[in-house]
This record gives sequence, structure tokens and C-alpha cells, in this order.
Amino acid sequence: MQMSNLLGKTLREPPSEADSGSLALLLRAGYISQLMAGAYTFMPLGNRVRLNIENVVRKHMNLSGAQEILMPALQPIEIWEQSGRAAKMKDVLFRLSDRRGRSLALGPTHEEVVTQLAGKFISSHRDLPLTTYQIQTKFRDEARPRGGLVRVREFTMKDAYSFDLDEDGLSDSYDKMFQAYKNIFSECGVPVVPVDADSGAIGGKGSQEFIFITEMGEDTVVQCSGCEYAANLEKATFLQESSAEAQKSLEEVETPNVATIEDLSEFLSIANSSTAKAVLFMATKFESDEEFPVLAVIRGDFEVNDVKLSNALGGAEVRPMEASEAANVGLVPGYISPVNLASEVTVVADRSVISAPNLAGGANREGWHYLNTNYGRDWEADIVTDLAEAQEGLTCEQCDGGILSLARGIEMGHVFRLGQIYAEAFGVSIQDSDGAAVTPTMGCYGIGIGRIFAAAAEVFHDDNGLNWPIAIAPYQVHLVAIGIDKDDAVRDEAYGLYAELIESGIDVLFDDRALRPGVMFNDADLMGMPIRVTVSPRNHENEIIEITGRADGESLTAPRAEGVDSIKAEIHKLRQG
RNA sequence: CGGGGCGUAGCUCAGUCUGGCAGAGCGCUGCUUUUGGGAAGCAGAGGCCCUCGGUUCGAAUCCGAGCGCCCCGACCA
Repeated sequence: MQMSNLLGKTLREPPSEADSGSLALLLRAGYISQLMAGAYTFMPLGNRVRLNIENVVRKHMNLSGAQEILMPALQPIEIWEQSGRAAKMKDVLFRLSDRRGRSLALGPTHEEVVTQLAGKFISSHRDLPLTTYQIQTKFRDEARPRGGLVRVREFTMKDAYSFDLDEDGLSDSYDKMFQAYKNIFSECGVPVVPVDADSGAIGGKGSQEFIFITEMGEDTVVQCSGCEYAANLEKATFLQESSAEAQKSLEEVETPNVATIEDLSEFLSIANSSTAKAVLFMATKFESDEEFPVLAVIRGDFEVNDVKLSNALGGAEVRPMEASEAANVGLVPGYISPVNLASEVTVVADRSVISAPNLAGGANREGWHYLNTNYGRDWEADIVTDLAEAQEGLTCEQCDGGILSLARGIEMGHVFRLGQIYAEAFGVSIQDSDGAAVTPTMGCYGIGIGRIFAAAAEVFHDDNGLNWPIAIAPYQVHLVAIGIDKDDAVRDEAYGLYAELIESGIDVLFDDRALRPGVMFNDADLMGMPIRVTVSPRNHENEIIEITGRADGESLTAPRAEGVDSIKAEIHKLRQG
């Protein structure tokens, strides 16, 4: 590619829409251009990066035995109603109608389509295991697109779907995909941490996210200092020391103007962990619009994670209750308790209050608290589960010794053990070796291509510009030709070298513009090809070319006659890592 | 959806408070000089001042409504 003809001018100043360093560089270097909130054009350079990432993904998918297909982005709304996700996804689903008034959706993902497809073509256990994948454009009407390519409304995703006869088969397919993911991220140079994750509205039983740790991330992950344990905050657990203290008798004490856990523990001279906190929420089931009140009970030193609460309620939407609503259900904020609860509320208890004896808590009347409440004796919950949000510095439950820390990150990929929910929803059934009808078990596996793009730019840049790993760089070599408008010999040499490199199968970006050297060098640094080759009158006179690594800035010279071989050797070195 | 900021040349922005000729730097076009890390001069092109409505002799500027973009939060298969 000759730069005199390249679409995409470099900018000296970052466009005002850029908020992060790497996004600003992508815009300045002409890789991407924004059309509207959450929709970007990939310019020639950016498009080559995108294609290279896709090809890395494609290579590892094919190696894992997955088969590439392409399903429509345009989908009938009926399949979304059949799976029940039209209601679950709500406004995220882009909807439109055709000229006959038929309701359609732009696919945010393809479980529905692929399951229906499988139902059409799979009929025997001999057809399994089967994994398909596609690299395709998805549409999601995000409430707030942000972070450049990180959260967009139209984006490229690789999504794979596995079909197996049983759980063991799913485990094999899942493990293969998990390994392929590790290879993909490694080859693209993006460091990721696999974490246990919440499965969200997609359903299923167990999933892991591949998280790129970065300050600009929107997810919080919990990592252990002592073992491999890592989990999304919505899923993370921690060690809760239990007390062997004997149960004491319930007492009611007057506690004027004591309305918070802090007040209470100070007033009673006890630790926060010796109190029970009762938090009110309003919840809405996806199936109906009816709101119902929920009382979450948790030990005073912990906080309720609302995603955990939502999952405990079968995936209900949850919001904090207003004070006026609390009054409506007859509860007194500050003195709320599951003990002697008169109102009709769903009580969800965190496991922390089940084993802890003699907790102080509200008495459901203004100015009074109970001492020594005990689960089972004084009150019971409708649901007992894990609601507590992990915090920095707590102890790991897996290795019993490691300390948990919190970090921000971006989800690069997600692998799910889906199970049979979609196959059941679409009535997919196959015969096993005994001739019995069996519902296949599914897994699904996603990777955001644009997110790898953004993460790689974030990892590989410095103050001067981008610095792509060779596996995804738009071009391997940036050929800078100084003074070709003044010196025909240099001009011939530059064009000759350009032709030779192309002939050798090397991707070259050739700066053939008649500009000052500083401009060309700065553009080369900004655009970030791994290897820069300089041809100039000075070098020509010495019959050499100059080869400079973008990463370390170090130059070496090679005789012109051996130029192509020397460049090939440098490329080979970079490929070896 | 709540809070905040912004919208003027291709890009970054001044001008808005206090109404009165449409501006700067970079980029772009032509010419001259210059040529190893974003050179200099000369001459130019380029505008629906986001949109609509209102106030006014007169609106980029004041008032109202709307739209768009960015940030924080809610949300996030």
C-alpha cells in the first residue's frame, strides 16, 4: 500500500470524542472513525487489524474442530418469543418491521437461530459432538455506548455453539474451547484472566469470562493472591469465619436514634459483624410486570450484591426500595428486621447470618432493636443463599489463606455451559444409541473482535503512538523513503525494494509521499508497524538500508543487496516472540 | 433513564457573559526556498455558527423547545 493513496489522514490532535490514550491514538492514526454513538467505521488500516484478529480466531476455532457458518443478523421476532428472551433482553433487542408489518429483530446473539438450525439437521447421537461458529455482526441497543470500541451497538463477534449428548460431552467441548481461547488471546498479545462469572440473562449453569485487566474496564473482578481463584464480583465468594458461641436468649432493647449499623454497633459496643443488616428492595420478575417487596438479610459488615440477589430470585430485576414504599409495607427504616415480621415480603438471607449466632438487629419498631437473634429459632427466610459482595482484603475461600483483591477489567470473551434450556425451548431431540429420545446439551462461546482490537491498542502503545504485535499489525513493514522527489536513484531504490518485499509475501506500507523526514517518522511511530525500513540519499550513498524496531526503537543497517533477507529475518524474530 | 459538559472551517478551539464585519492554530490548494524527527515565506480555497421557533432595527451571542456527541451513574446477552 502506498501512503500517497491511503484513506485516512493522521491527525496531530486527538478528536474531542477520544477519552482514553489508545482510543485517541486509533483515531489520530486513522484506524477508525466514528459514525454515531456506538458505531465505528474501520478505515483501511483498522480493517486490516480487524481481519488479522478474525483470522487468528478462525485459525484456532478450526484447529479445535469447530465448523464455520454464517447465520442471518435479520431474525424473526417469534424465535425470541419462543426462547423467552424477547422479554428478558427488553430494550437491548433492536426491533424493526418489514414492509408487510412482520416484526423482526437484529440479532444480538444467535442461540435461538443455531438451536433451531441444529433441530433441523441433527437427529442422532452419531451427529454429535458438533461445534459451529461464526464471525458476524451483532446489534445491541445499549443504554450507553462508551469507551470507543469497548461498548458499541454494532460490533463483530465470534460466537460458537457446541452440541453434545450429555454433560461429559459438554465438558469436553467446553474444555477444547477454553484452550482455544487461551491460545487466541496469547497470540494477539492480550493478557486475560479467566474468571468465574454470572451467567446473566442468557441462562445456563456456569460460565467463565476472559477479562483484560485495565483501569478503563467496566467490570470488577476479584483475584486471590494465594491461588488461581478469580471471579467476577457478581459471583465471587470469600471465607466467612464462623463463631462457636452458644445461643443466648432474645432480648429487646431501647435504642433511640440508632438507625444505621454503625450507630448500632457503637451504641452496643459490639463489632459490625455481630449485627444483622436488613435491606429492602423491590423486585420484578421478567415474566410479569408486577413488583414485589424483598427483604435481604446479611451480616452487618457485608454488603448485598444485587446481581446475586437477582439470581436468588430467579433472575428478577431488582432496585432499592424507596422510604415511602417501606412505609407502605409497614416497615420502619433503620429498625427493620426479619424477626417478628408482620408484612408480606420475600425474605432472602445471606449465608453469613445463618451460622452466626446472637446477632443484633432491628425490632420492627422505631427506637428498638433485638439482641441475640438466631436464624432458625427467631426467624426463617424464604431463600437462603450467597448474597455478600466480596471486598478488598478478605480471605479466599478456595485456598484458605490467600487475600482477595479487586480490579477493573473488560470482558474479552465468555464461555457458557448452557445446558438444555434452548434445546428444550425449540424442541430439539435426538436418539441415543438405545433409540431413546434425548435433548442435547449445549455450550456457547463468544469473543468480541473489536474488544481484542481495543485491548491490543491499549497494551501496545507508547507516547508516540501504536506498536502492534506482528500477528495483528496491519502491515509488517513500514517503508519510509526520504527524498524520493529529489533523487531518482533513491526513488528507484525505494520502489525496487517495495516490489521485492511484496514479491516475498511481506505486507508493506510504503511512505512514498514527498514530505520532510520528521513527518514521515512521526507518522510511522503513530501508525505502529512493527518494523520500519528507511531508504534515503544518505543510506543510498552507503549502499545500505536501515531497519528499525518500533518496540525498542533500535536500528540496524543491512547492505542493500541483502535487504530483503535481513527484513525477513527481523520478521521471523518477532514471530518467535 | 437520572446528573453534568459540549455543539462555530476537515481537526482542535476562541468569540457567547456585555447582541452590531465570521476568527486563530493545524490541515487543504498553488508557487518559491528547505530536506534524517511534525520547516519557512507568499497567494488562496473552505461556514446551514446543530435544528426549529421566539425576542429585537439587528441574534453564533438573549429566551423556549428539540436533536446530537462526550463524561459519571443506572443498565450491560
